[in-house]
Amino acid sequence: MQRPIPHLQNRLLAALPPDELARVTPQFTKVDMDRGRTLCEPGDPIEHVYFPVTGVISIMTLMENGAAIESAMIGPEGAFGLPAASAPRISQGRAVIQSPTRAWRIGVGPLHDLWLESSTLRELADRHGEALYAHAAQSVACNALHSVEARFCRWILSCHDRIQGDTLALTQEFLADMLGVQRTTVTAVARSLQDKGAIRYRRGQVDIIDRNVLEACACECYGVVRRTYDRLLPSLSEPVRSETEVQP
Amino acid sequence: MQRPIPHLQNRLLAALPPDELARVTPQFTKVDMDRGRTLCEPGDPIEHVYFPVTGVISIMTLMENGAAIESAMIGPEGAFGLPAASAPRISQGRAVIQSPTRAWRIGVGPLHDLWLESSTLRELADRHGEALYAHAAQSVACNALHSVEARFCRWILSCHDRIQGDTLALTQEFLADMLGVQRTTVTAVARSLQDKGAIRYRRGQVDIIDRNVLEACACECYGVVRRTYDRLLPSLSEPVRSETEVQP
DNA sequence: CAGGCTGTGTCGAGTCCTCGACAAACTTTG
DNA sequence: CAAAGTTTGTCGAGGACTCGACACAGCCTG
Repeated sequence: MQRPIPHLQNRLLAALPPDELARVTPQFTKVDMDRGRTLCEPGDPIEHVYFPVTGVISIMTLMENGAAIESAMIGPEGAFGLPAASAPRISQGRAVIQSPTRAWRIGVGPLHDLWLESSTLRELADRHGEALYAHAAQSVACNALHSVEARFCRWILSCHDRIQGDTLALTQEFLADMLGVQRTTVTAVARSLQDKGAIRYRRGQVDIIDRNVLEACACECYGVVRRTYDRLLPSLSEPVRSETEVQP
Repeated sequence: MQRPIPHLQNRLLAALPPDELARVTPQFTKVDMDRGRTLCEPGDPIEHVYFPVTGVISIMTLMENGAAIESAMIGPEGAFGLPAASAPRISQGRAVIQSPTRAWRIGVGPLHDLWLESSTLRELADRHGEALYAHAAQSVACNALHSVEARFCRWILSCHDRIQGDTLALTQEFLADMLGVQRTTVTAVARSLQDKGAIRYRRGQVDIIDRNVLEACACECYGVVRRTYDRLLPSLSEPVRSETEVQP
């Protein structure tokens, strides 16, 4: 599987008709956000929608005992908070910047105005929700059935698809949280993958050396989710297609 | 936590304005479906939407190796296939009747007509999607972090909420699939819970004896998901409330 | 450059669950 | 009623991951 060309646009925004996009452009603010920044805690009302152009926002599910685990990943293919465009919404999980992120931000109010007028936006929001759901459903199965090594690779690949460059700045501790496992397990897996030549890592940093090896070690979930996104969401400079057109 | 009063209505349909409901009532067919029946395979276009009044439809995520695991559960609080009301959709997973189900069925065509006219239906579909997503996100974490016993209890309770009576007709083999674990593990857990007085089981049947014990052994995920449904979806004979009104 | 902090390496005991195999109990069918 | 099929019980070896503890290495700061 080939890595998509690095994008400097957001795939959803790029799919809007130019005149509709132009109308809300003044309402957008370009924001750069550092790793670790929290956009939203569970229960917070969603006030802004973020359309990343590079980077990754992780949605974490929190447990009573303080454990956290990633349930969704949002990058340039999507947006955070989009369901709030149609009606006020409360965030289910915690949204944190996982990889330094540059994004277009807009208040839910102005976006709602566009939502009322733009059937394209409504359709995109719909499809985006569907893709996120499919991602979560796959993760449900993945977490129950697949090894930590396979999930580690899947995660690294998903992340790689959404950023520029081949370096992820993150600690093993952080990764352990994302995957919902012990840090010592991550250490063991990371070493094994380094020995295989898939990655190289040092303090707080992971370099992707060989995607092929990673894909071989990852579970099918990576590809399944990736194809679902491609099916439901427009690529850059590609029109939105009806679901029924793309059947085999 | 108290079990909801057994319903003989579907919570979504009950929330529609009577005149809108009346308009599509002729398009509905009442169907009774036996356990094990498959409504949809992954990749199938969704042609009908089902609004259960009793029973449970399970959405299974399938893996390449044939393993299957439940990623969502749909009962009288929701509907299967609702996203297809707005635009043609392909089923992501396999939908099977998990507990004998009586439901109202409608073609996606007629439902789409109502969807165009009814802002209530659009709002309900939106909220239902949100609730399903929250359910899946919680399950992602649950499957990674919680013991089989806790998940077993959570599953039984969720199921109990959606049916009439205190008896679930299912084999341990089936349950093992739902939870994504080995059958022998289910046997061990079932015995342990029977010893605790929570359930009693015989061949192909589980009786719920003491919900309190089950709730004590279940993880927090049961309550979290249940409260999310209650927040997002109308109870019977209760109007749809805005998200912002219900904040603590 | 010393000290403190954060991140990584390692170890070992222990637990939970897998995986295969087979026996025993129940149900259905001819 | 006997035979066949399905469901549950049991066992044991083995693997994956947890959990706590501690040493060590790299990095930042004063």
